Amino acid sequence: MATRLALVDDDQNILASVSLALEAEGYEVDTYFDSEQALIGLMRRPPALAVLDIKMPRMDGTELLAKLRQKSALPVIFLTSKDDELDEALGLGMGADDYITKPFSQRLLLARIKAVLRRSGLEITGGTKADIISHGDLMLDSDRHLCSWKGREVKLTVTEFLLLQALAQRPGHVKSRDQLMDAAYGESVFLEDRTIDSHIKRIRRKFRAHDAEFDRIETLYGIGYKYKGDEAA
Amino acid sequence: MATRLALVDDDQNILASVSLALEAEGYEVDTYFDSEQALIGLMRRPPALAVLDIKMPRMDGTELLAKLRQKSALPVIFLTSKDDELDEALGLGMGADDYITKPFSQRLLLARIKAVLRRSGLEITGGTKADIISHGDLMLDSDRHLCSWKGREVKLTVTEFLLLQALAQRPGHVKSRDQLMDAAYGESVFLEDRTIDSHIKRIRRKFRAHDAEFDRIETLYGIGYKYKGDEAA
DNA sequence: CCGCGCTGCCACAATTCTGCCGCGGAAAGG
DNA sequence: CCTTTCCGCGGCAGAATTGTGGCAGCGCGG
Repeated sequence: MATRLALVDDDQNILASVSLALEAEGYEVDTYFDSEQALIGLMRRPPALAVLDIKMPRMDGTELLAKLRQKSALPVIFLTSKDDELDEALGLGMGADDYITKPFSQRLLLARIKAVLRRSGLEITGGTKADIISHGDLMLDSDRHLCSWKGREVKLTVTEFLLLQALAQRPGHVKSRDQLMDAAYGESVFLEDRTIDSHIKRIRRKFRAHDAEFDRIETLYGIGYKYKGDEAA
Repeated sequence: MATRLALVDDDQNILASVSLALEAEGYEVDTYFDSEQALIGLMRRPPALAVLDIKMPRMDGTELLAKLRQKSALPVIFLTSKDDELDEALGLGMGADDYITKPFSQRLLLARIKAVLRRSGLEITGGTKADIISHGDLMLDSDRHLCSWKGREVKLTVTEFLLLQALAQRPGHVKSRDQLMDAAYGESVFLEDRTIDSHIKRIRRKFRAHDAEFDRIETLYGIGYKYKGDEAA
């Protein structure tokens, strides 16, 4: 499995050329040219490392990093304009793992990426919480995006997977729709509460297709949802 | 129990449209178009969260925040013009909880508001009351909204849960119907006294369904109710 | 350009919750 | 024992909340 990187820059040219170069090196690359989109994407599909441009409209790289750091320890490399020394200190102070000043050679970027990956000890795994949840009949492997019920695979979409993961993380614990929203999309997204219901509907349906008796996702009227584990009190 | 927000901006249009949107979401909204008025209003009628425009005549948002911070830890979200990057760092450095650059989508504002409220709410809940009431056979876990009697789960509705919680908080102590009402609904709600009786009826019924002998909720004629703990009192 | 899977959201039906009433029965108070 | 209050309980209709089928927009790959 190829290591997946993320590239965030508002300049489409850079995005294209760099991602091409990285792909040539055997990496998978997710590209984002909008930092808000990036924030969502990075949460939902955490790569092994992210390369962020510091200067971006709407939300700049430092802010993006700050929001990211609230939930994840994702390794980050900053891209800075060389005339802006301020950025460097700022970036590193905020928890970036390295930075490169524009213009940069792709060779240099590659070297830094490999170095950071090596340092963070991650080769294949991307996510920060590559846990495998396994409660009785349910198994969730967030690393491989695999979900199974009683041994049979249940194909879930990304959103469904994240929601179920959030629920199954703590069997017996109630999660409000807001909390589930956070878990699946990140804090900066606002959706109708009822959208969560829709996803729950789809998750239930998929499980019931394999097991008509499936009833582990319980609704708490006026509160939210919870995943019922096996009789574990 | 509508959450009350405050909105401070010198632009009446923004004030109107945003407050409308927020009210549609079920929030109560206090609006101020003058920061000095706002300061007074925010002190006298503190909302759950305030949204402040940074650029305002007379007293700008940062100054308002500074004065506010002398007396209160009110959560604050700043509105900044996007061409003014300085504001951002400034606002956050001063203790704003988040900020949004104009122009902003109401959806984003909503997301941020909910996120900030959630964060500040968690601190209160997590810090002050780690509520798990456990007296002999009864167990109440408000975090998980879980209630059990002699090990078996008893499903309660939100109202029932709150009432039982209020009663079980101090076994042996009498609670008047008014006190119970406050505990379950907040102080500004008035209902028929007999409504409490109805809920007590339902709670008793649910417990008796599991244990016909259940008699821990005692009626004090003319006074109210009390929860009897184990005779170990 | 077309089809397909994923998503968010809406509308409507189904379910659950809740505040209150009214009918006895029970608990003071004489 | 009688009167007055207060309470338990069964019900109910309206309010709230949730389940579900559908539909339209979007991104992706032919």
